[in-house]
Amino acid sequence: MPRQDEQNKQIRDARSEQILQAAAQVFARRGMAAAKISDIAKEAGLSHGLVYHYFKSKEEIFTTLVKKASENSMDIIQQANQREGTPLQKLQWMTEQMIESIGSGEEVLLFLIMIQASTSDAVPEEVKETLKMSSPVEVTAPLIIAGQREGEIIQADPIQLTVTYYALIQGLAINKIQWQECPMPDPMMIINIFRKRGE
Amino acid sequence: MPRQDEQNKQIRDARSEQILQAAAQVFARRGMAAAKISDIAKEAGLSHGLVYHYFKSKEEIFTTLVKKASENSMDIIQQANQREGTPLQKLQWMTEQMIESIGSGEEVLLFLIMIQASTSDAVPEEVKETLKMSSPVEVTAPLIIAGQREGEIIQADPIQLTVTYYALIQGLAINKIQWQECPMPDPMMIINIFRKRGE
DNA sequence: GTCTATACGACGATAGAC
DNA sequence: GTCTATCGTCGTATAGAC
Repeated sequence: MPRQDEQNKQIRDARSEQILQAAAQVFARRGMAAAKISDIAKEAGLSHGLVYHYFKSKEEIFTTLVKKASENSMDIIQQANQREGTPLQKLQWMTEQMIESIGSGEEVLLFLIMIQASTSDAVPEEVKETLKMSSPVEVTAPLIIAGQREGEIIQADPIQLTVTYYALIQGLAINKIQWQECPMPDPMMIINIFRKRGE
Repeated sequence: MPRQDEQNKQIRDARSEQILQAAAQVFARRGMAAAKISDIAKEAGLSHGLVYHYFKSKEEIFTTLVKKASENSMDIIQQANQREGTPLQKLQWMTEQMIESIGSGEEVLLFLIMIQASTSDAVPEEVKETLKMSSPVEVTAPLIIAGQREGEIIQADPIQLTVTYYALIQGLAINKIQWQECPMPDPMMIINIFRKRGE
């Protein structure tokens, strides 16, 4: 490959990433429907025509981001599963990672976009399918059940526990985007939802 | 007032309410920006022209709903404050009300709209002001502090505790809209975030 | 009070110049 | 590879008929 082409590829990759980052900002703040291509272009500091040079449509940008976000959070869950320790310890580690990721504000955008994708009818069906395929609840519930068997997690419907857990995580992410400096809870406090009392 | 006018007023009020209910459905599912007047009209079973006979604009409908929602949730908090019992008992009663309201699916729509209103840049500034005026966090934090003084609530930043509490409530509401049959947690489980352990 | 028809503006997407 | 100019569509809001 001639040197010219290599340079072009680098430019292409850089621009692509630049657009995705800008899009994450805009989508997170305004939602899929209200986000305008011109907003994204302005945020990225380039013309709106160029956006279409790199992505087929607004939908394609959104879809790309959702996939990325989904992979990210699945990664954390998988890693938690493979760690040493009791189920509760794995959950604790996972919670620390998520709180850290939300608190730092780095990946909270992707988090928010996932929530939008799963809650708004305004997003395309294909995207929703992507999310159903890899549902955090399904992957995390077994961990809860294991913890219950070992007696370190309270006896309650495991699905209910998992849903509650993610509701809290999602709620925190939503809060964070709106109130940048809002205090994040100690991960231990969250884990206390699960832990048996008085033992 | 002639009888004719009275009847007309009744019709007007009924239609107005009908439109607001339909709008709540559509806004909750699609968000302020993505919601189309034609969607609302269809949901309410009348022409889109008639919607404009009753409301000046889409924004006015949204604003009306947000105010209504804000008053609703403030009501619950105020009522909780005026009840007999310890701060923790008040919190527990409040939590029961909220879980009940979310679980029954009746007022969850208004709840969701409040969340959208506070998190999306797509909503008008006036609406956001309304919400800042009557922030649940500000009203609830004193209750938490009182509970800490009485020693029934764990020692941690009260703002942080309050934020976490509402994050969970909001997260549950969001979940509910997307997954109608999702199991709601026992209010006691939520209160356990606050309660001191081993006492 | 309710409807249909239409004006008008905004935005997604494309074409073509540089 | 990047930009500006433009098209076509869709949705808000209005006007006017019934």
